[in-house]
Amino acid sequence: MKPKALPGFRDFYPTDLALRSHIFNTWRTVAHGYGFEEYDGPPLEPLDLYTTKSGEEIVGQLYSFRDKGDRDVALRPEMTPTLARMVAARAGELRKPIRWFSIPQLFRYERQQRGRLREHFQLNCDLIGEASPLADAEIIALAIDVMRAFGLGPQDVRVRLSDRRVLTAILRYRGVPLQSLPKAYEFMDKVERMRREQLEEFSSRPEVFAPATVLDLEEVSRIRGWEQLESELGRSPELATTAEPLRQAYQALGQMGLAEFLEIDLTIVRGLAYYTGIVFELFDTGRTLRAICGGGRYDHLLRDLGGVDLPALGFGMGDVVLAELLKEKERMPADVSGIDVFLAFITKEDLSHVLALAHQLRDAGLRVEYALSPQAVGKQLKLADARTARLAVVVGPDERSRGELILRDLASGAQEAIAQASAVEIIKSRIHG
RNA sequence: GUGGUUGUAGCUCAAUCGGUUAGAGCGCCGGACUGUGGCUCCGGAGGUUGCGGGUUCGAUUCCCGUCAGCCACCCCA
Repeated sequence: MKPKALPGFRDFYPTDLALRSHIFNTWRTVAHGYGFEEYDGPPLEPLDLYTTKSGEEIVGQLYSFRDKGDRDVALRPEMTPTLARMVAARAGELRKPIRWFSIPQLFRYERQQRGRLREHFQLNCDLIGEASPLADAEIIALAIDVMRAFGLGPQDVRVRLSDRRVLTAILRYRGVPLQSLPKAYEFMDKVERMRREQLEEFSSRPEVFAPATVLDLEEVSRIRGWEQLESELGRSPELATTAEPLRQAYQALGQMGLAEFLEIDLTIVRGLAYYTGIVFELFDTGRTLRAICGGGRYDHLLRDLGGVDLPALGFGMGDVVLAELLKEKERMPADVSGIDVFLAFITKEDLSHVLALAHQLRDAGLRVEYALSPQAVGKQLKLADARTARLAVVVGPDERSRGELILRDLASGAQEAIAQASAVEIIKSRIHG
């Protein structure tokens, strides 16, 4: 049996790593553009960092074990608890608002499927210490601009935007009892993909939502866009007040020119229990993939987790679904592999000159390769071609006796004799010019 | 964790009703081409048909189990 990577874990071959690097580079560039600073924490954490405050789903998916010091530990399944701990430890000295991002590798023991593995990298962006809706707009704009940086527009991806406070107020106004709100959230979250039996199950117990009805919930779930939300909010002045933060964030995003990406959709609830305000998810417009990104405001999490009461919000964006999306939309990075110059030699006596020149060219910042064992020139050029080298240098006894080298442009096939003494300068200018 | 479905070379796929030595293209290596790459032609390596068991004279093919991938649940990135 051939050894294989564990299920849900990935080997990154050079072409795979090229894509991953492209994703990481883009993430970093956009995050830096928003003034975010990068941080990181340990991939292995004390188990109780997750068991005490994270949702039950996450705990059920933990990669956990006991270490040699009898500590219960877990591979991190999410970054937020680590972030909360780090911020809490230095909350006093950190200038607010804190703009931090990280690209952690996260682990969850669950059955893998397309777009969901047991290990993945996730861009985490968090804004801590600012309660204003402008912060919400800022974090959503950042997520959108990551998409734009990959060459994706509103025809490719959309943000589905909601606010838990607004949803709660609407549901309450329609008559959903306080104790039935969790059930109502579940309904909103699942209504889109519910099968008939599940729908009937809700309908068969009208007392759960009474005096509201399942029909009320369905109506609320069908609200799309600001216009429709506005007419729902028009039912009561209090509803309009509750929706003020969402309105301000929505307006700010419009003023940034990102309105085309936005879709108000109250069925975005998000499973994680700690969200307290605006929540959002990024989807591909074709809806063939899982959510590309999800996040929202979690104003009490730092208090509960780290003991420091600061408003906060953020999002996570995984590399797996994103890579699927980039493939689907043909936004893969151009191939940047290959070398600049390949040095070929004719005789063993030429080798020392190749080694010297190779080193000079590498010192000059060029990507250089040569054959590591003597072989026919034809073969050496074949390798040069396979490496997609732009130039080839042929060092032979005849030219050397004249103090020259042959410089060949592999794209055009043109070649010329150049003086050995000025070879580095000439080659440099050919590559850069 | 539950249900369904699919596993043949590095990749994409063939192989008649269960039949004798499991093939092709691409890729890889070599040769034609010992001082010039791409193209072409020729050759080679590479398979325990995912693994284990069963039925059969004979299994890539049928059955069972298992592992892995995919899909739907669950949940999420």
